Amino acid sequence: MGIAEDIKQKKFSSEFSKAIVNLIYTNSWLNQKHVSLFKPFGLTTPQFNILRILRGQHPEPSTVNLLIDRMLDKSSNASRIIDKLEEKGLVVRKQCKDDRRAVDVYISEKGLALLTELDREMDSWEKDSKNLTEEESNMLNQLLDKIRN
Amino acid sequence: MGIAEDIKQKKFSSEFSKAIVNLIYTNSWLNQKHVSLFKPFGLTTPQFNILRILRGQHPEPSTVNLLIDRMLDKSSNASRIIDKLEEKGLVVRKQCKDDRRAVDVYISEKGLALLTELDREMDSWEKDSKNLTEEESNMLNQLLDKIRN
DNA sequence: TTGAAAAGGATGTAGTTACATTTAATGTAT
DNA sequence: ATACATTAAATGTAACTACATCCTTTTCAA
Repeated sequence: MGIAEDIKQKKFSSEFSKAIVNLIYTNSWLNQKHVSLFKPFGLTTPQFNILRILRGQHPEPSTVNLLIDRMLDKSSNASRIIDKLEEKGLVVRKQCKDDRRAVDVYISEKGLALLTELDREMDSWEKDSKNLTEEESNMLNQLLDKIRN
Repeated sequence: MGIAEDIKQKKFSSEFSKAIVNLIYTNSWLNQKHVSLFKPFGLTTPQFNILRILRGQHPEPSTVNLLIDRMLDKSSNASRIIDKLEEKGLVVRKQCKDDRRAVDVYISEKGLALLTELDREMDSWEKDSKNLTEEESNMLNQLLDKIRN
């Protein structure tokens, strides 16, 4: 079923504007999947993304600014997401040695273990719902990159 | 610049999982554009989407359920978005004749006029940032449809 | 017909996001 | 050194989202 049937809109002014709507709709569809994937683990999507960035840097710390810079969804408030992760013991904050304004954020062992579990979930989800071939995925990546210029 | 440079992540486990990240990132990028497009008109993105659905039905009304069904972002609360639009005089609520539980929502003249203005903005934005050919857009639509199955 | 279940919306409320402001540390020009 | 601007992060607050619950109307079976 294509986007036109999904949202019951027959006409679009162009394929491009249809693609814009399709992008928003597909993202929302995907987000719902992710929310229900993370919920049993007590994580929100932004929390998960911060954890993944931290793991990418591990064992080096990340400053809050670095996290903001790399967050997929720039709109959320990094400090408060880190608060939540810290409450759960998934990350640790330390004052940065070189610049005492900055805060070094580290992922904890517990955080790493949680991500390992989530990797399994994500992998099995992706395996189940991977409807695109590598080639198609590659094409999609190129088109999305092109949209952003 | 591709997604890998944008979010400074060198490795992805597959082209598909890279595409998933790319989709989220591109959607966020797009959303920021839309927010700043709508803001001068005092509209949020969900409000704009509801207005567009109402125009699609015009001069027929839409019930709240129909709006929920067609909203791109299912997560937001239709009743309250309609509250906001009503406060601004962009829509009108009437009790549905056939079923007094249901509410018929109509877009007002003022709402239609606002959308006309916004059409111009959207068109000029799309013209400026339309980096995809019709063919590429069509390909993108197919790939997005395929992701959702 | 009447009483339970279901449907359409509205509303309460906890948690989040958006954005401005604040606090503290650093950089920089005099 | 001193003052002023800038930067990093935290925080206050209003608005919004997510989700459960409620209220009213309709449906439908007994």
